[in-house]
Amino acid sequence: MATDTEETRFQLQKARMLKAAAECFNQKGYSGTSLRNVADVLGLTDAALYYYVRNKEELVYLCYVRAADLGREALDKANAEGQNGMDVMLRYFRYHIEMMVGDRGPIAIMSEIPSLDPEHREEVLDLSRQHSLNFEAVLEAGIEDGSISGCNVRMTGNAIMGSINWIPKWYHGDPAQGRTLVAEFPAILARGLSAKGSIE
Amino acid sequence: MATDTEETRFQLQKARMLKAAAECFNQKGYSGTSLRNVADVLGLTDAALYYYVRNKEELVYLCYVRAADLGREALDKANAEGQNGMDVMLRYFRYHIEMMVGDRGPIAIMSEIPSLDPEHREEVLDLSRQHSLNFEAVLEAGIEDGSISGCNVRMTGNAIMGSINWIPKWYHGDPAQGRTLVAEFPAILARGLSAKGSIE
DNA sequence: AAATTGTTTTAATCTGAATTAAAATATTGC
DNA sequence: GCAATATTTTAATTCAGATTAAAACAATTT
Repeated sequence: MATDTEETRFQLQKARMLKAAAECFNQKGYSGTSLRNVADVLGLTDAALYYYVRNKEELVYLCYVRAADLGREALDKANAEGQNGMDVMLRYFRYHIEMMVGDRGPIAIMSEIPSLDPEHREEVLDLSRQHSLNFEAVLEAGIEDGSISGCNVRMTGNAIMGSINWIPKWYHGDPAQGRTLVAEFPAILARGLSAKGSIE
Repeated sequence: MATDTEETRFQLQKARMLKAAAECFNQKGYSGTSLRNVADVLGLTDAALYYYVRNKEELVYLCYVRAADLGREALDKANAEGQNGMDVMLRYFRYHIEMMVGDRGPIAIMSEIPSLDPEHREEVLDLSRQHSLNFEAVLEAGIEDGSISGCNVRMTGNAIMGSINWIPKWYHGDPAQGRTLVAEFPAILARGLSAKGSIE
């Protein structure tokens, strides 16, 4: 029966699988990643993955849900802790990037949303849209409270989310680069959005 | 024999095919796009595509080379016409985005570079790296000539290229959005990089 | 208008990775 | 240690979409 430890075991393995899959998809591309590849990372056989997931589509879907969850988690934490719009924004950048670089990463790039089953596709798109809206709300709040200078929040949000979402394309785990990323990227993204208007 | 008109006809069809393929790949994803899909857009049969291309891998490869070419073209034009670093940068943004939005677009997102054959993969990666380096050079020149404020050019370049490369993810041909994109995105990307330090 | 070359289709084949079923092994509860 | 359940493997099977070969059709040349 499903006792606590068994559930934990199952869920731990499943979580490991999703991390391995995200890593494979980011590094080898979607079509370049076979279930065999993912299984190899885990020291399993491809068939074993079907114990955790109905099919490859569901594996991708779960990777994307996980990516959305981690992004939301970062934004929620920032919202809970931040003092004003700019502060929330900077914290969100840091938390999200720290996740990508840290041991909870990598986070899957959502390249293949269109290949998902219709229901899954809609759900992931909704999560994605909602995250964008939530981020835009931070921008608006910052403009409102005077910490962020006026801007087209939709376009600014698109620009910033693009920068963040593209990170896994060029960051592949190099620790030194990871430190630079965490240290400098948030300020780069926020640059020009300070209400003060000064650069330094 | 290959007369002028025949070469033109062949090359025109091939160019149409690459545009159609880029559109399909961006909208349906790589694995979600069959050669049949691309052929349908052109009013052809899937088998007909093999007259223009050796296989699907080569089709993707050519889409990516085309994407790199259009990016390079935009940057070259900006370099030729711009008065200083900031001016070149802004022109590059405008030219590149105009291409994505205009009738030469869409430009394929390079999501599946890892799935390419080794030689093709290396070539596309080189083109991509070179474009990044060329853009970083513009940033450096701008810092040098005093039009762009000091920054980590590598990270700033990564951030900006990410924003640009992500555009096809959310822009799908809506004309009104396209106008906003061309009108506002360049300034958003450049925001905070002006050496003056003022926002307005 | 015949012949040559260029382009597309029809109709198969091929292929490799996804998927499945059943058996084997490991783990846990008693 | 034994029974029950959880997990993984082995060994097929399946299947969609890529690919190919030959024939049909179109355009162009002379």
